[in-house]
Amino acid sequence: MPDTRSDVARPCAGMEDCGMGNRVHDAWTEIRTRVERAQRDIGVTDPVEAVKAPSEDLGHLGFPAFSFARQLRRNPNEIAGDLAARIGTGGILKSVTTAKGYVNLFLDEERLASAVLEEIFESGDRFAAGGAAAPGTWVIEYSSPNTNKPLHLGHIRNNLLGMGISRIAEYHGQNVVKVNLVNDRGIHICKTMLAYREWGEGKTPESAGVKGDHFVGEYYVRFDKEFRKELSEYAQQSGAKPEEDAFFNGPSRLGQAARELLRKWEQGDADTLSLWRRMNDWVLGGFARTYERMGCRFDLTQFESETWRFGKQLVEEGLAMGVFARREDGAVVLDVARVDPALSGEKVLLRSDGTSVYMTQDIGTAAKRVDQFTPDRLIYVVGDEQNYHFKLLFGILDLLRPGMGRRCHHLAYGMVRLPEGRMKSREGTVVDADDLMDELNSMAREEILVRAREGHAHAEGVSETDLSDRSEKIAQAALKFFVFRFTPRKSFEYDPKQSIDFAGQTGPYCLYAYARTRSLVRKAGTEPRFDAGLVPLLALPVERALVRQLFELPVVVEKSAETLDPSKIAEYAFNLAASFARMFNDKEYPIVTCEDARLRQARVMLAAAVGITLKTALGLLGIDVLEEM
RNA sequence: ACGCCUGUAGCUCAGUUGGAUAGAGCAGCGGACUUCUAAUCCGCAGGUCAGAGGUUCGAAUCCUCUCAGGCGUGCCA
Repeated sequence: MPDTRSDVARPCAGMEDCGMGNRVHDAWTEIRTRVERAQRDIGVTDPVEAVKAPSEDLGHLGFPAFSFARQLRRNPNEIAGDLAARIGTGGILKSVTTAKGYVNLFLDEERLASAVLEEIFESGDRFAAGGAAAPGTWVIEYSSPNTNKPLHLGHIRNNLLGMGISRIAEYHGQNVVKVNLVNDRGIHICKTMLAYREWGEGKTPESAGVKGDHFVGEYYVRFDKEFRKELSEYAQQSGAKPEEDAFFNGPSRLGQAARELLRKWEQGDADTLSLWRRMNDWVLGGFARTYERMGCRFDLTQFESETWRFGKQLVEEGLAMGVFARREDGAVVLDVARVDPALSGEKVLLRSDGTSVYMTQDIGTAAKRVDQFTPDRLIYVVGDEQNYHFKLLFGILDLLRPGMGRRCHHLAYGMVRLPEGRMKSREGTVVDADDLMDELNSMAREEILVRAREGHAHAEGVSETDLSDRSEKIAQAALKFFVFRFTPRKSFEYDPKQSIDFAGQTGPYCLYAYARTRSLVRKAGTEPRFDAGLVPLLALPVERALVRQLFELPVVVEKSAETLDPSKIAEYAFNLAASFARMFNDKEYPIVTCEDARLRQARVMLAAAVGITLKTALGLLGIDVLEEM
């Protein structure tokens, strides 16, 4: 039984955002251009970037000069010295040194702190936005569920990756078009419809008091159960034990009835279409609630019932161009070696009866998206089991329209396992998305209540609305951070116990750090504003290190957007939270309890800036912060 | 059989695309609360970067082979 993309695991920047006038971007631009220019001046053709040095003693940023030695036929130390002199001091650079073939940069920390803090207080959560060197349009397809059962943990990863990358790319300055391609047609849908017709007794989600997608999902499961019963009865009577598919497409009564429904659907039978629309609406209504809860948005929802015929014309054109060939049996095929000489075999693009396949549709939707949005990048968030499909798709697109495939990118991610093994929807070993979020929510709620009983000031006397708000935000933070911690490429095991553990690299940990920054601000009495006169008071090594950490966000956003990897943002958020927690916990470092009024103001200002930055980074992952925990 | 992906501390993961002393968290052990919110923090311990060759100033990172695991190679989606 085939699954769709999402089921198996696929399941513009405005002027105010661009670097113009942004102190943080300007500082980075200054550093980068000076480093690059110095390299070009001595004849380096492929300049390297200055990155964070391993230790503050060596420098704040640095880069090696070894790689230039051969090309320039000079000693690395000598090259480093030359580069250091050419980069020069002044502006944001306090000094430039060399050490063992490396060029090391020390930033003017007071100047940097002024720039970073002023920008944070002026621009708020947009302070690191709009850094894209080449803003363009990105079309991102994600989620792409089936309309026959509710979303599960696999979809959660897809939804979050799509949502996260969309937010990061938008923040970076791309114009993002988020597309959901819903699989709402096909034999699997007909099975569910059949089960409902046979055993649904005219119930509705409203009458049954069940969320629409869960309601319909029950009939998907019911069909499978009845089908298996029929199969085993058949096997007992006939003594033969046919393959499931063979039985479904052969003697099975249920199989015949489901196929009949598909025929009627394709012929436009009024009753069938009416039932189909009704059930799809139930499911989509359920999905909408889950998307809303997770923070997923779409600019365009496409339905396969409307797009499945797309691409036929393009395939015909490809046939005329000689890119494809018609086989003796009438099927139109591609010799896959045309895509990659290392491959061999054929890929069918039109069946011998002229109907389209999955690939045909994807060729069509890609072309439509290009025509409609003229995107610079077309991104597909789909599980890595479809790597081959997308390799072929992009190759085909390049054959049909040169250059088109190169703009495409398959964001392939690994599957989510359970401790018991792979999730199988028919075997009931799935973790339902809604159930999981409910479970996390009640765990968070319980924890808050425990703290209230223990007499914690911030939990005591919490109102019911506040309690449900807090528990939901903590639940979402826990789930999202857990999923985002992993590089998309990797598969991971979802461990329910670990996901609810609030200690360590978790969303709640980050939320807690944010809440503590807000607590300081509340105690200070007023919301801090930038005050240049306070900057010189922030001269301790830990304070300066923290400012440099704030300064890193634009680079992290850039890397994250370029590599389509939100885990870099999660890592950044955690590290920032940890730095702050360390400082906050230091009894030798009073912040709001600092007796010196000016020092107090300066420290609260820094803490507030950390809060804004933490909120910004978490926001890119769709995680909402809490003022109190 | 072939192709792609993965293999780093007891466990879960980072490692800036070839750079400086391989870093976090969890678990373990030992410490810090009449709190700036302890859902926290500090310290200790923990490594043959799967293995073997190779490339070079320099390799967890690149090339080859081997081993182990995952996923693919449909006129399914």
